[in-house]
Amino acid sequence: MPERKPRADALRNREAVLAAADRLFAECARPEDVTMADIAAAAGVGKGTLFRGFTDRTGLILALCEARLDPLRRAVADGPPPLGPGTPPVERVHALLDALLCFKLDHRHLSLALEGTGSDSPYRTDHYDWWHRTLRDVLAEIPGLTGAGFTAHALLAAVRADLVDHLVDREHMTREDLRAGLAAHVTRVLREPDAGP
Amino acid sequence: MPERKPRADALRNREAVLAAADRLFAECARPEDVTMADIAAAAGVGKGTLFRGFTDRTGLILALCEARLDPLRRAVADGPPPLGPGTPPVERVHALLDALLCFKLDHRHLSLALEGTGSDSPYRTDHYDWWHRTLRDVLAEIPGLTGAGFTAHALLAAVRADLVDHLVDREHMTREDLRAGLAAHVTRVLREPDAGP
DNA sequence: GTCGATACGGACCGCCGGTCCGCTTCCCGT
DNA sequence: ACGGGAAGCGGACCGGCGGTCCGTATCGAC
Repeated sequence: MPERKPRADALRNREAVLAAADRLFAECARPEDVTMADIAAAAGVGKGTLFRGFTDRTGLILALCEARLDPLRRAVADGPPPLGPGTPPVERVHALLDALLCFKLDHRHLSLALEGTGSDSPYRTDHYDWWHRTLRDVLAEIPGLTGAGFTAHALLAAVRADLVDHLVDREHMTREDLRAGLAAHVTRVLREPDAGP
Repeated sequence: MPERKPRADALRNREAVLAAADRLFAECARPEDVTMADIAAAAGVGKGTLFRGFTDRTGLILALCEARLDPLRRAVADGPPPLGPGTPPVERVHALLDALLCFKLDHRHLSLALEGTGSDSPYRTDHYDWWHRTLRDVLAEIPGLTGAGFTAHALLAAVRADLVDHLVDREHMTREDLRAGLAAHVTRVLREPDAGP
């Protein structure tokens, strides 16, 4: 009763679809002009198979992101410093946001597709929830910093995919420009208030 | 030849459409299930009139936002302090972001529709450009603050409509919670570094 | 090899943004 | 006051998309 193992061809198809979707999103400028039919064709399967395996368009994109993001999540959850637990909180916040920014740079098309699903708010995903909780908990360990919940949202907003995309494409910022800018921003946010002596 | 004045009925219809769209967006939870046909019907005009007057869906939403936002923009461009010019920069940054947040709270449905047009990035609008330039220029006047451009983006990201919507709807934050949280965040970002004595 | 369960695939559907063109309404010159 | 041409109107129409459905092909346990 726990679960029935899926058929071999179903598994093969699932992988083919994910690979095809990844490729197509990477090739096209705008995620929304990759249609479901395109993905099915590129994967060599029928449209029915897509929807059987992933429910709907959002589900497919979600599954794809989840798959690509998994290594990073693991590294954060129980990897070595500076990403993993056991790192001093200020340093870890820097590491988390830098890693997230780099992920969005390396998978711009994917992140853009995820956040731009249109119908669903990007805030109503497990994915966002996980990052928010993680970041909030680390922020809460920093003495003197109040409002960890809101601060976590505000910091995560600074690395949203469409903003990153805009900065790279329109304002021609390089990867290092962005990382430096974000690091400076994070530093300002976390800076300790001048306490009395 | 500069421009021919539009016909009276065209003007009437334009207003009717804007009013109808505003109402419909306010009523429906999700902006994307207000269709163009709905708006046309509610305004008592044909679909053709919609597209003749506003080019496409994005254009209609843009025009609507522009109209509602105009008073605030004027107040910022040449109104009295604390929004208008001549205000000390740190105070003005606070005022700008607070005003923008309040606008998004008061016109959630509209802002949501604007940013969630789906196809077009919210960053590729005159509207965003104007806010970014304005905020950046004020930030640039603050001594010791580097990277005004990026900081402006990061601060604006903290008041994005879908985030605000999420905080209100899902995390049940009140208007004052939000304003206080944002104010604290802005304070942290603008806080002067510990300079020598 | 057999047979039930599982998955496949593409024709099909409803809906939506956007176009088109015959008809109506306005408004300016006389 | 009025006539004519330009500006505007509206809704039938189109192409394409996400999503469904079910007859058929495939898998794999025995």
